[in-house]
Amino acid sequence: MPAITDTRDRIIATADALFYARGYAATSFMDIAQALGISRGNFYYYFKTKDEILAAVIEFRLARTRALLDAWSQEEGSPAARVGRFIQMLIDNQAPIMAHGCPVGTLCAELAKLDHPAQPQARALFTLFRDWLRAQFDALGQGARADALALHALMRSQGIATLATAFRDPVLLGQEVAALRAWLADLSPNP
Amino acid sequence: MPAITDTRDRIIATADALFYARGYAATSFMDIAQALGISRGNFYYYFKTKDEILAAVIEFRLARTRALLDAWSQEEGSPAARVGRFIQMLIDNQAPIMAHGCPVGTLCAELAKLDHPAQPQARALFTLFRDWLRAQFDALGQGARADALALHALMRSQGIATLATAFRDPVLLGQEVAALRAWLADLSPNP
DNA sequence: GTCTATACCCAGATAGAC
DNA sequence: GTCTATCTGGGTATAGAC
Repeated sequence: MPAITDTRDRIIATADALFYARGYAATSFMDIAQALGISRGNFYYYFKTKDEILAAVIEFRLARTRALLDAWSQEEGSPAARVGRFIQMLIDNQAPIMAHGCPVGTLCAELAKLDHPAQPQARALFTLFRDWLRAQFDALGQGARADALALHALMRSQGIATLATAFRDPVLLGQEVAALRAWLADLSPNP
Repeated sequence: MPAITDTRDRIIATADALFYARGYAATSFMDIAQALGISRGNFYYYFKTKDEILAAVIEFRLARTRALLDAWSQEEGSPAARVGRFIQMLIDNQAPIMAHGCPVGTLCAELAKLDHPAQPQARALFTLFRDWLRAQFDALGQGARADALALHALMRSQGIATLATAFRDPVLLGQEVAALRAWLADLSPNP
């Protein structure tokens, strides 16, 4: 288990941002090296192949997502408010979403087309959200339906992100976020 | 205006299939040439650059989509049945969707990340569906809401395709298609 | 119209000096 | 640890024979 150096972390953070903005295949070592100010040859000291960088970036995103979901769980008192935070993410990140889509959905789509072996790891990002959402719907008393509702919320977040990217339209995004909030409110009436 | 030769059509059809299955950037001239049984150099006679092939493929898809929507309009007697045909498309194409996603959504997402000049042309594919769906909801008496409902149906088709690809789960797909049909039925009660 | 040959570039990856 | 130099392969694109 090699020590985590500062340079290694910076490579991962830079690759994370570039993989999101430009895609995995379209991002070259030179792009990462230039953005970082180090030489191309250097990061073969930290990663033997490009796939290893991808694996590290997905691990990084998994850890960040777990921390995000934990924070939402702590900061929001009710399950409905927690799902609300999930929905709010579409508003908070609307500029990057309109420019580059959802980081999870677009990565899974790209890896599917590349028939890439890291597909299960990327899918695990979705599973984190799915399980967390299912726990919220379960707490809302939805029992057996909880997983289907979690997938439904996840599905709509993906549809919204895809259309928002294609049409570059914040009105469309806001409209569909409102509809998603209405769907949530219908599920958990607030008397 | 050059004549449309048989070879040109075959290049477009092959590129169309490969761009869908593997993505635009990941598909090389050699891939297309090999799948087609012609030499690499040959199709520079028909297309000067790779971007020209992409433009021709999008034109091809636009024409095919118009023909598809016209057929649905003729074959189905009611607006609700026509929207039903749109939804049914997710079932009919579930195998390719689980493998490669929606051809329109994934192309728009890829071109967005590449910051590619053909983005408006790709978006026009979505607009064909959007306008056709809006006409159906208009005929259903939804008036001012027709466009928002069209976008909602489009949004859900995209979310379903993205999650079906990520999870490779036909059950999930069937579940969400049923929910989409229920949404449509609630809009247009059939007494 | 179709082919082969090739120019040219940039990618991922390696070797070895410092 | 970081660098420069370099190898090798594949990509787009061109030239020119047939």
